[in-house]
Amino acid sequence: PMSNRRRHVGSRDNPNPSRCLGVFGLSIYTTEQQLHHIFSKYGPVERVQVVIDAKTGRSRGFSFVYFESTEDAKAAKEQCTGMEIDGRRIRVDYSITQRAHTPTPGIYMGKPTYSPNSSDFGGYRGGGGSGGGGYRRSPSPYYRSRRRYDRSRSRSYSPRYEARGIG
DNA sequence: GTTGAGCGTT
Repeated sequence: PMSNRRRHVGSRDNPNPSRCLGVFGLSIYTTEQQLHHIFSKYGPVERVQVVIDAKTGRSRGFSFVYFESTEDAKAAKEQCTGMEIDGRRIRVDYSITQRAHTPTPGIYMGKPTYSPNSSDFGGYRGGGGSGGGGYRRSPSPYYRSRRRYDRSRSRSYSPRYEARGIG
C-alpha cells in the first residue's frame, strides 16, 4: 500500500521541521529586535527577518526566525505559538520556504501577446505605451522607506507595555 | 498606530 511515504512533503499545513520558523499574525509595529529577544530564549538565533512591504516600507505582519539548531526551533515553535506580542496573538510554524524569493522586476517580461484578428488584447499591453519590446528600466519597485532608526522602538521587547511607569 | 489572514526585499 501507500504507507507513510509522503512524510517529506512540507505543505503549508504540514511544514517539515526546519531551523527557519515563520511567525505570523504579528503587529506591524513588532520589530526584529523584539522577536530576536523573545526567540533567542530558546536557543541561538542566527537571524530574524520581518517581511517588509515594498510599497509602504512597513511590516507585513509576519517574519522569519532562523535558529542555529532545529531543536531550538522546535522548542520555540511549541512555546511561542499563541504568544501575545504587542497585543497580537502570533502563530509559529516551520517555514515552508527557506529563503526570500528571488527579486522580481514586477513587470511581465514575456512577449506581448494579443489576438491578431481582434482589438481585444490577450494580455500584456506594452508597459505604459513606450517601447513595447520589454521593459527599459525598472522603476525601483522595491522602494524602501526613508525612515531611519527609530530608537524609541528598539529599546525593549514591548516598549508600550514595559515603559509604563519607567519614566 | 485599523482588523483579518498572511510563507519572504535587500
